[in-house]
Amino acid sequence: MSELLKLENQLCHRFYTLSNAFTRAYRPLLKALDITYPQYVTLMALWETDNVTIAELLDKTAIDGGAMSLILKKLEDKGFLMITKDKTDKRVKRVQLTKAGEEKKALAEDVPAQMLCKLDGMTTEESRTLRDLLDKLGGCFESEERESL
Amino acid sequence: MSELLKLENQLCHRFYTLSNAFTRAYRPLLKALDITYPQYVTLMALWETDNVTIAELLDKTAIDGGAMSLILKKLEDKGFLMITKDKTDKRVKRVQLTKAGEEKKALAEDVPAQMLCKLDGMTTEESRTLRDLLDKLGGCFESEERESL
DNA sequence: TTAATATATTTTGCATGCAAAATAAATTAA
DNA sequence: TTAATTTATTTTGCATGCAAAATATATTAA
Repeated sequence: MSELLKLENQLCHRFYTLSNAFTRAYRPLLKALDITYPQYVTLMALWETDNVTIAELLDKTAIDGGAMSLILKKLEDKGFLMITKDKTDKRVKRVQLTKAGEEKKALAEDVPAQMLCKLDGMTTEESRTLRDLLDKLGGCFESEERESL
Repeated sequence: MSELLKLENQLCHRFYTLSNAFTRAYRPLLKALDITYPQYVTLMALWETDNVTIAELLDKTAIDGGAMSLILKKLEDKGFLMITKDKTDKRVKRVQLTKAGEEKKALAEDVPAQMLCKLDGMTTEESRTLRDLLDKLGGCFESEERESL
């Protein structure tokens, strides 16, 4: 049995599993806010910097373009943001939070802490090390994805 | 600006991004084998232990049950495996590789190495540390998910 | 044994992730 | 300026991930 093809040796599978676990863990917390995880990510981006281009939002969130179209539509329908055409360049659309969207932030303030609770057992030091390794790994893919342009 | 809600401080977003990056990186490699990433995971599980129950496959792969139904159907259509009813317990279905499914393994042998290539820059030591931290993090969610039973 | 309950798997409905095609508008080249 | 090309965003088609409902079968309780 080639060790290389064993499931337990796959880094990718750990990411697959953990990413899904995170989404599942967030679900009940976000359901209370009436949003999904990608919608939460989109809103976090906007709470940091409002009135941005869709392209900027794609860059920051790493969400798929096609998916973002629908996500923004849904967030607009829920009344959290507005989408307007840029006046100088009509190809561009700008996204900006509504009053309701800004206020949503206050309700979301608790979410990160609640999630950290669930991750009890990880020390601060371990979290930091993990974060740094994740960022290094992310760097590997960035160069990888630039190649295919 | 509350630091806690900044996107760059979210561990979850790193997992979201990296898990997607892995899937994207695998896509061209797996396309040559005519399979998707979850299908690859399913086959890896079977290459390790063949003739298993669907429930066992779900356990090992951590793939969603509903999704697994379709994945197995597709792998069966492609001729890589067969699904048969257990004779003693008719609720149970067993999955077993066909000749073609077993032979597919030889073609997949190169995939892990090709992926490791892409992750150049990570030292063996770093990979090990990362793996251990990922496993520890996974443990946090396991207890979390047991609670909700 | 019959009814109630538990287990294994599939189906359904909704929300992405992704590649590729389609649109629309702006920019550049001829 | 007109045509060709590039850029920003949406649409389309396919493959999941997930919760919840539906099925089928087995097990347990009354």
